[in-house]
Amino acid sequence: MIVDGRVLREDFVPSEVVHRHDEVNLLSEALEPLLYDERPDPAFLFGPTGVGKTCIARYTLAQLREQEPTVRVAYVNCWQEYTRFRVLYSILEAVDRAVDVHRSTPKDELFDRLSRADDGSIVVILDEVDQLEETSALYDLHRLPHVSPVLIANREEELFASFDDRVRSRFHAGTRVRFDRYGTAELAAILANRSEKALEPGVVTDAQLRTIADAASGDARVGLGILRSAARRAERQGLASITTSALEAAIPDARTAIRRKTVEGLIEHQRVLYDVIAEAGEIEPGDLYDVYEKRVEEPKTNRTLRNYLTKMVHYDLIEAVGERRGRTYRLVDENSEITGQDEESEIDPASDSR
DNA sequence: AATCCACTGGAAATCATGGCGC
DNA sequence: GCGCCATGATTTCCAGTGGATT
Repeated sequence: MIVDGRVLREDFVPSEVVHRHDEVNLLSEALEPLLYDERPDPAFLFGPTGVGKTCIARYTLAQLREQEPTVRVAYVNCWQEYTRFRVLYSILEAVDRAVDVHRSTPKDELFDRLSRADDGSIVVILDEVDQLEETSALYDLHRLPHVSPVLIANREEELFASFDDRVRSRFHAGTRVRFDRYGTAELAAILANRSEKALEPGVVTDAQLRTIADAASGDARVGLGILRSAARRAERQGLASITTSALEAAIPDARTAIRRKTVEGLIEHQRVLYDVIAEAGEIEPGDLYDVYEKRVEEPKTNRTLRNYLTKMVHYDLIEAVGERRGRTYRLVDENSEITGQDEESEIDPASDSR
């Protein structure tokens, strides 16, 4: 049934794009100066999750490299690489200049190396730049004439608010490409395109693709997740095509899968906090600390917990209601992000702690 | 109105880890 | 193998904030 599972992964870069031609054109126009050895302005891609920003950036750069193979591309995800050091390091890694860099390497050595790696342009894709904690890294990149940044973020205002003045003024110019949510029909077309390559013919009907697209409400990542999960379910049951029941089972599954993945990424102490909050529904900080302390062998300090909590707020797992005194913590309400959904998909996070 | 108190989050100190040169 | 030393994680310390209490 599944011919090529990779095509359904969210990080797959298709060989042709569906419904994003305008965006591709805008971005490649912005990067065009690279073909004449000139430096383009920085490019920005803005839009909510699951609208193909990362995908389009990778696709466009792959195209560009076909025309101009000397251009090198470094992809950096700022969720993981959120310090100046790490950003510079992963760029060096991408252009093969990272050998024998170790932690004791002086700070500016990385920058020097990068500035010496000027035998050709480097396009740096900074995904989720709003997660970057040291925006001085952006200033560094701007100082290097052979480096062209492509910045990906959710919202323009929030991104610029996090910049310091130096960076803000440097990046004020630049091409902005905005991505809107996919409509149901558009998303269905994308899913159809992918399933042609990933699945045997006739495995999934157009009507089912529309159902998936509708349930995913414009988020391609969720849509692909549902399709993948449904296909796997059907395959496990030895069926030749996706049935309605397999599809229905896959919908709540995929909707929570992304969250579950982040919950699993938490370390033990963070998960205890998450569970306590989940069980209480809503809890005050003082009580939260008390319950936590009783529940683990070697409790971390209060201050460390506060670091964990801010991190979890950052990950959109929990939310803090109110400021300072009288603040309470609770889980982010899943149904508020996805409009008009049923109550069935609610999970009890306490039950998936192992 | 003054004081208390719970809470937040910045900064500096300390601990743990692991690669490197010798 | 041993000491050195960055880095990252955690802790310690503390100022700031604003609602609650007297």
